[in-house]
Amino acid sequence: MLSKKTKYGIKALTFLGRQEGNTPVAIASISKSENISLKFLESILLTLRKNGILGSKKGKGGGYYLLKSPSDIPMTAIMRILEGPISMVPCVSLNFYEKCADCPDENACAVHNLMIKVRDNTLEIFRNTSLADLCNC
Amino acid sequence: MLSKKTKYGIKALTFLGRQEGNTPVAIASISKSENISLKFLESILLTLRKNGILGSKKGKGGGYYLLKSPSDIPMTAIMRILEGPISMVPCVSLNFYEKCADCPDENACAVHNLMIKVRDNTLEIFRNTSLADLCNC
DNA sequence: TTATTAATCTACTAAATCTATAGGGTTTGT
DNA sequence: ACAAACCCTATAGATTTAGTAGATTAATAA
Repeated sequence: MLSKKTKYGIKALTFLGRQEGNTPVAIASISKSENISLKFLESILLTLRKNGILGSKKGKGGGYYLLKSPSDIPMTAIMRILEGPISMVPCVSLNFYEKCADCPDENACAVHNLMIKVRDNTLEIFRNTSLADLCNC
Repeated sequence: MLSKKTKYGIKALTFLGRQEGNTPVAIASISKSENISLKFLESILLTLRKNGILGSKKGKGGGYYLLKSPSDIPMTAIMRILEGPISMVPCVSLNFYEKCADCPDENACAVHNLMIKVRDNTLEIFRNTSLADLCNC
């Protein structure tokens, strides 16, 4: 299941992507529009900034804004930053690989082989979807 | 990410499905072969029994056994029992639906619409995979 | 028949981690 | 001065992943 962090993050990004121009939007503004706890949203936007998705401006008239065009932000990037691995098990993760402690041979592991299929399918969806696609719906 | 509960459960089921005949297999036997904590496995097998996947026999020579042929046990059933919803958000779940508190209109929610796609894809894989498929690999 | 043994079953506990915030203070720009 | 992001800490609650202790049941050996 998606964490609320990820869900809120995506909604916030979608909100930003729908803005006219690229002027900074205050956290409080997003928080209200999308019904997201202000302080929680704060930490979410911070991690998105630290990972190069958002820029921020301090002081009056400040806020957060997208660093790139929505069409240049693939869902894979967003998901990996907010939710972590796209795979359901670490041993099939491309970006967060970890060996299973209990599994002597990955290639003989039924879970492993099944989850590769799931990952490939999910990955294809996220690769072919950008933030721009989310904004138009 | 899959919980260890689910992962261990699938591995245990695969182990049972690979057995000759359908004589009961002791938990300890599965635990050793698959490197799973005995007591944890015990509780996992218990929930699989309570959900009609496994049968058990007490006393000497007892253990767990599959109630149906592996080819008649779809992954959807196993996943729903062990992991819960297949969807990434409750608002797109077929079997565990819940409305989002923060979302006034589901059809206008970008997360919702994206996750429907992911669910459909994952569901198709799980529907077309049975325990028997996992046993042969 | 009785004792032993092997196994599941039940219940309780617990550490560790994760989730989803809340609070308060700091810094920076207008 | 003010408004906004930034940063740090804490925390309640849930979930995960077990561990511990004992009860129950069934087969078997004495």
